[in-house]
Parts: sequence; structure tokens; C-alpha cells
Amino acid sequence: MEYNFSEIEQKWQANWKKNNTYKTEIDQNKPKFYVLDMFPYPSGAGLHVGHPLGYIASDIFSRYKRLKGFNVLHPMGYDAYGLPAEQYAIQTGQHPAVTTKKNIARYREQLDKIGFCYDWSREIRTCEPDYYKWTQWAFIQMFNHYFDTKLQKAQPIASLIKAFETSGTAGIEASCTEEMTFTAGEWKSKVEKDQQEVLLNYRIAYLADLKVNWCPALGTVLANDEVSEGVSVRGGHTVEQRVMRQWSLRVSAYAQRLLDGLGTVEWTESLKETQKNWIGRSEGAEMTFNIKGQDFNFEVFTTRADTIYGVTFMVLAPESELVKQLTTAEQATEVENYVAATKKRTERERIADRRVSGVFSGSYAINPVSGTEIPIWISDYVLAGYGTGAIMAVPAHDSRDYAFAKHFSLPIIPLIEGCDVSEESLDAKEGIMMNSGFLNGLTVKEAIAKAKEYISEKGIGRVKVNFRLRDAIFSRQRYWGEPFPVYYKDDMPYMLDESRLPLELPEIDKFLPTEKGEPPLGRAKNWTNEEGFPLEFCTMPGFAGSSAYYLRYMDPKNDKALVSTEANQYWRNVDLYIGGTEHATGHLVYSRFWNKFLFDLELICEDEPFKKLVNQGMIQGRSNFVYRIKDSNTFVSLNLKDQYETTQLHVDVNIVSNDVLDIDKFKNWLPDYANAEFILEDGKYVCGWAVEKMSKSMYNVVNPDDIVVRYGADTLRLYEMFLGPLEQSKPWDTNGIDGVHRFLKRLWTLFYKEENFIVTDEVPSAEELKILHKTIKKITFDIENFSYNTSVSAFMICVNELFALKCYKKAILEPLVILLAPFAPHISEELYQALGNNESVCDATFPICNEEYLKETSVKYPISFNGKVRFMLELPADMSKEEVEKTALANEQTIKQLDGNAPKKIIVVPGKIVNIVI
RNA sequence: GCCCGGAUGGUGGAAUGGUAGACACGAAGGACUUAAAAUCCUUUGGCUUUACGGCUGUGCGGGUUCAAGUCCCGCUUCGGGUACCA
Repeated sequence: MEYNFSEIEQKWQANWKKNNTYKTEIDQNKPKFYVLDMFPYPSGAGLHVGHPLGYIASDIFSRYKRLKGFNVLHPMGYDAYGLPAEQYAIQTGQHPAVTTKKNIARYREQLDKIGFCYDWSREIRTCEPDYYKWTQWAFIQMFNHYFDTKLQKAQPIASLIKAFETSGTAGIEASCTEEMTFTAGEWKSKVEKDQQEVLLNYRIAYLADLKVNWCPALGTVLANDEVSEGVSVRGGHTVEQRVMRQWSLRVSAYAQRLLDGLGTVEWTESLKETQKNWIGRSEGAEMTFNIKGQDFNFEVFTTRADTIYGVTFMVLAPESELVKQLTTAEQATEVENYVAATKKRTERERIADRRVSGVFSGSYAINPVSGTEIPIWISDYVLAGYGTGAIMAVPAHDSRDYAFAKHFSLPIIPLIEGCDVSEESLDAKEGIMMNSGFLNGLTVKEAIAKAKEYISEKGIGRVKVNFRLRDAIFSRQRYWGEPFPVYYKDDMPYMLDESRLPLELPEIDKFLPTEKGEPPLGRAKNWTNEEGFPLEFCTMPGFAGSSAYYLRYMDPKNDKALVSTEANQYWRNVDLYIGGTEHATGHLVYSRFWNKFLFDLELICEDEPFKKLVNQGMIQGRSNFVYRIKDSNTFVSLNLKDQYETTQLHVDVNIVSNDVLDIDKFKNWLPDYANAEFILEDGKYVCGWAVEKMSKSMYNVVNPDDIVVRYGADTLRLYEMFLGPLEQSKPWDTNGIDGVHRFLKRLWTLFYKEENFIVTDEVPSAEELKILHKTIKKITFDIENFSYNTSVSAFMICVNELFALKCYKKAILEPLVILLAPFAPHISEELYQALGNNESVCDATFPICNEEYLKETSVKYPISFNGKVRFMLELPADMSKEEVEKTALANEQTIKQLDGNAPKKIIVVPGKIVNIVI
């Protein structure tokens, strides 16, 4: 019987479905294990061979854990809201729900062919009302809570109101958009609208006028992580700064906890580092500067209070409110022009153009320590959104300040002994202080501490921690997203009652903004609540639906809660999360925030959502090229191309094999090439190649479906793993796949010869047992360490060795099949059944290595001289170090190598190596 | 600029400081076959030698060590992330 993979795979996929093999329920008698993949956005292009890489890895781990006796939760779903479907809708009029549904069906079909062990009964789609009900519900909770900075925890907004009623803002320690002070009396005298406005300043989900990233091409606002280098991450459109009233989530309140939590999770160092930088904690001081001749002061944030004596000017961000207050009459025109010019420029222009620019405000500040007068300037190199939007400039020791000082000929005072600041600034944090009054003679480190102490003692400033992490802008002026459960009364937002959830996305006639420029939901008919108040026009961003999906999988059908306490107590959090690094500063920050918020409300039992996280590398494309002679339809083979003037053109990798072009297929590929002519080498047309991104335009996309048809899913799974280390990026080259396919065929020949099943009940030999147990040990270690490429090699070695021994013994082959089951489940099921088992191989027990079988009786010692191996010497494994040394020295080959010289030193590493130093 | 990763045959890659190149692909040769496919066997880093063998070799330059792809210092280069964050 031949290895008929397509028959076997169809049989077992049907079988698993029929028997609900992968359905998971809570089982208190078994330990749980939760394995999660980052769920995909179902794009119109379908899956290419790079997408399943992480899914295969997590599938192997899930199956392994199940064989190890764990109750494994391994769900899958779809991140179904998103811009591409909506952009497509705008172009074609096709409803995004229709496109999305179609794409999901296609994804599912492709996923099913690979034989994953997902419990599909738990599937979720973020665009389904019974799912997004809980996204809306969480938003309401965020609206109804504020963050107590002292408790470092979310608290009900009702208790804040109570505090306001009894003592105003006195004693309140809460995260807010801007600091407020009022008494209980003042609070009570406010009208409802004003009170609501004040509360927005504290709510975790709040509405505020913010400077936002507005993307005209997409017609929406974007979050910071959706913008890179001044353009949108999706589509690369220009982004400009605008002030708009937008929903935001007070993620920044959780900055410290998000940072601390990183210490408790098993993520890669680089990922944790990226998140740390994104959170950007910096410890420094906020210092107060008085203004010369005015009864007024302002604050700056600095991490280098020790450089206070080197401050030679101050700089305000052009957007800063201080600009108006500090501009003198003489400077007014100049300042106004500068601010106006800055406003006109997009973020991108500002980034691209690093020229120093700025203008003098006319005012002077007083150095609170030295008493010197220092001019206040305005420049766009200071950001309004960070710190206080104003800085004290220390040109000698900050490169940006230095450039500014040089440009405007401002003084530069060096503060570190022996440093030269005539050409460039010295940003170093080492050295001895000078020109610095009471700090002179101290090291920088000492000076920082002493300066901090000094300024808090004298009341000049206070120690302060600043974070780079911004609140997440949560409004999108788009259609295809979760509607906000919000209505407006007297221009103030109010939440719908939870009983009204889900608030379903309404139908609209066109997926475009209204004539008035309102978001698409402005077109919806009767878009009001029961009392007739208008509902919110914006929808939620992409990350809304993905922020708590891992909780929903625990209890996906629950209509009373996001997740029941019982399910949450059992499944707790994700034990293993596999996905790409691209979510480091988006999804992985938002979901941790969301999780912590729900944790504060005691709705879930774990503070961190993802215990261990593995990043799979990208699969790149391997492109092939043909070379067309200029102005002709003649193509020249790679090694002859230098004799001609040629143009390099991409050619579909699917019509190239081992870099040799299939000429007939090429002629049929595109009409232009039907009459192409060729200059061959050795009768072949050899193509050039390069590693590039896998994309349609490079003609290097490989579809997993095609691989499954040609080789089967088990081969695809093994080959994806065999390509290289999971975390590393590597190019896909279909040519190597024959190796793993041959391995499976060879495995098959250990069971079947022609039509006969040849497995016997013979007792295995010591050698066979050693082969098996060596493999068990290696595979177990490799799976635990996600080193799947070496696992596949180990399987190949094992089968090659058993093949050489003609080993057809059940006692060896059955454990091997179980070992292989996580990697190649279909063939393993088939062979496991052939071995006489009625249950699924999924429910077998993972074999355990018995070290007894691995014991060696002898060791082949490499005998080296000055580190160079000259010959091998086989000695008993239990021979003592001294004996080994003696035997090695007595060997005639050693004597020959020594050539009469006496060895200076002999190193014997028992069981490993002998090194003789001459 | 800053922060992370990498760099090993023609290719993908392997190697707790202990025989570099496992395992595969490709290539070459052979067996089987009328032939092809499939399968099986042999060789395969480079240079050198009829052969035994020798020399050389993990991006570059130093160092530590009996022994370095692996550890340390200084570069080169390619990816990825991030950026007027005071």
C-alpha cells in the first residue's frame, strides 16, 4: 500500500469532525493549558504559506500538552472589523459584512486543510453582535470608572462624585487630563452639564478635545501605534495634527503597572524592551521658573536637574498655552507668524525637515537656583504633548539644545570638567561637575541626586515621573467597527443602559461621510436612543475587539457575562501566545491594559493576560527572475546574461523548479510571452533569484492549498517547521519540501510493504531501543524549547536508522507514532489505527525517555594535539580519567604525533575529549 | 541617532566552550526500469595529494583558554523596532 496522503488526510479530518475530537470542556480533574494564536484579519487575498507558521507551532504545542495529560484550550476566531473591507466597500458598494463573511469562509477552508486541533465550537468574530456586546459593555465600565493613583487601581466614578460632594478635589489622587481644584461648594453649584464635563476629566473612557492624528485619505483619526514616521501604517497615507473632540482610553494611568507587569511575564527580551521604550518611564523633576517682571511662573520637566547652572535659554512648544502669555508686544507679530507656519506643516514635514527654527518670545525667566535671567524662546523641537510642553535648555549637554544655541548664537556653558563643547554637545552622564555652584566637584550621578534633594527642599520643584505612553484615541470616523453605546444630551455623552446592548451597527446607504462631513453613521436612519437623543457617530478602532478576545474564548456563548467566574477561574489566562512582533506597541499594550482594568473590577482573576509569548518570524518570499534582452522578446539564461543588455523581470515561482524555468508554462503564463524566445545554457533556462517580501507583485506567493494538494498537510506542517528556527525570519523555497515528504514515505515503508502490514510483535534490540529513546529525549526537549526544526531532523535520523536496521517492531514504532502525532497528525492517526488502536492518537500518552537505554558501554574519544583532532580512540565508558590518559599516551599514534617530544600538559574530559599539549 | 536581532558550504540550516557543517535541498556518479517517475546506494566546504594524508575554514581585527562558531573588546555589514520624549 502506498502512502496516500490525500485519502488519509480527508479521512481523519472527517473523523475528527464527526467525533468532536477537539471539543474542549472544563475538566476539574485535569490541569488546564491555554494555547492561543493571534487571530487573523481575514483579508481578501487568503492565506499564503507564511501565515500558518505560528499556527502550526502552536498546534504542535497544544497536541503535545494534550498527550502530556493537560486539558488544552486551543481556540481560533477572526478579527473581523477593519479598514480593508470598508475601503473595498467604498470602491464597490459591496457591504463589508458580506466581504468579511466570504473571506472568513475562505480562511476557514484553508485552515481546515492543514489539520489544526482548534475547538471551532468556540469561534468568535469581533463583528458579531453577541461578541461586540462585550466590547461595548467594557467601554461602559471604563466610562463609569476612574483611576486612583494612590491605590493604583480603577474605582467607581460614583465614589469620586461622593468625594467631590463632601470635600471637592481635596485629597483626590486620580489620573486626569488636566489638574483641577475646586471645593465641595463649587462642585455643588455647578449645573449638570458642567459636572459631567469635570467627570470626563477623570473617567477611564473619556471624551476630550485632543490633538489627534487625522488621516484625510482614510477620513479618520488614528492612534499613535497606527502612525509611523508621519504616515498611516495601513496604506501609508499622510497624517496631520488636528484638535478634535474624541473618545480616549486613559491607558496612561496604567503606565506604571504595565511596566511592572513586564517583569512577571515570559516574553522575549526584545519584545519587553520595545514595550518598555513605548511606555517610556523617565524619572526627573518638575521645576518652577518665575518670569522677570511678571507675577507669573511656569514649570518644566527635566531628568537632569543637575544641569541647572547650564541653562542658557528656555523653549516653549509652539502649541503651548504659555506662548500667548509670554510673548511681549514687540515680538507678537514674529511669534504669531512662527506659530501659524508651524501649524500648517504636517507631522511628516516636521520630521523630514530637521532645520533649526524658532523665535524669541521677548520674555525672560529667572533661574531659580542661580538667579540668572534667561531668554524664553519658542521652537517646534519641543513637543506640546510631553512633560509640560516647555523645557530648560542646556546646550552644552543636549544635542538638540546645542544645535539651537549655535543657530541663534546663544551662550553655551560647559558643566563637566575637561569637556570640549566647541564642536558638539557632550550628552555623557559621567564626569565631575563644574560651573555649577554647590554641585561643583561632584560626579554627575551624585549631582543628580543632590540637585533633586535641593530643589524639593527649597520648594523650587518636585520629583516627578513622566511617561511617554499616551492615552489611546478610541474614536474612528468610519463605518465598519463597533458602535459606541453612547448618546448625547445637551452635548454631553451618556451611556446606554446595559440592557440595551448590543447596540447593533445600523445599515447605511453609502459607506462615506455625510455631506456635512460627519462620519458614515450620520447617514443611519433613526440613529437615536429610545428617548430620541442622538447616538454617537464614530465607531471603535481595530484594537477594541481584540483587547479581550482571549477571555471570551473561555466562555464564548455566555450571554450574561463576558466570561463566567467559573470559566475564568479554570482557564485563568493564556499560557502560551504565539504571534508576530508587529503587535508589540498596539494590541499587546491595549489588551494588557484592558485586562488590568477588568482585573481591578474583580471580574477576572489574572493581572496579566499572556504568561508566555513566542514571536514567530516572518516567512519571506523567494523570487525568481528572467532576463529579457532589451527591446526584444528573447530571454537569456542567468549565466549568459552578462553578454547582453538585459532587463530583470520577476517570474512566477510556481512555474520554476530548482531555478530552472518551465518554458512551456512560461509561454502560457502571460500573453506577452506566448512567442518568447530563449537563449539556454546546457539546454535549460536558469533563473536568478532573490529573497524579498512575499507579495503578489513579486510573483513569489505560494499558496498552502497547492502544497497540500501536491504533498499533503502533514508534509506542509513538517516542512514549515523544518525551514528553520521558529522566531527567525526565513525565505520560503518550495524546492526543499521533497526531503520531508520522502521522510514520511520512508516512515510508511516501516509499516507497509506492497499490500502487507509488516509490523511484528518481536522484542526490540538494545540498539533499537536506544534509537527510540534518544529520539524521545530529543523531541521532548525540542518541543519544550520550540526548536521544531531540530525535532524534524531528529525524526528523520530516527527513521533513517530504523530503516537501516529493517526494524518493523510495534514496541518501537508505536511510541514513535505518538511522538510524531503533534507534528503530523493525519499519518500518525492512520498508523496508530493500523497498529490496532481504536481511540484517537490525540488521547494516547506521550512516551517517556528511559535513560537506561541510552547508556553507552564505550566512548569514541577524539584525541587532539594542541586542539587539533588527529585520531579517534574507542575506550570503555567507565574508564577513569587517569586510565584514559595513560591509554591515550601509550597509543602508537600518539607516539607518532609526539615525535619524541614530551607532552607539556594533558587534558582529559571524561566521556568527551582528550587534548595533548606539546 | 538610540535600542534589539543576525552574519556558518551552491541553498535552508545544526552544533550544554570539547571531532564545525547534523538533518535536508541541490549537484555528480551508480543500481533498478524498454523508458520515465518512484525507490535504493555512493560522493559532495575550499585548496592539495594517485593514495594515506596535509593545509585551510563559521563577516573583519584583537584577546581570554589546553581548546572559541560559541566568552570578552573593537569594527564591518544586513535586518527589525523607535525617535526632536528634555
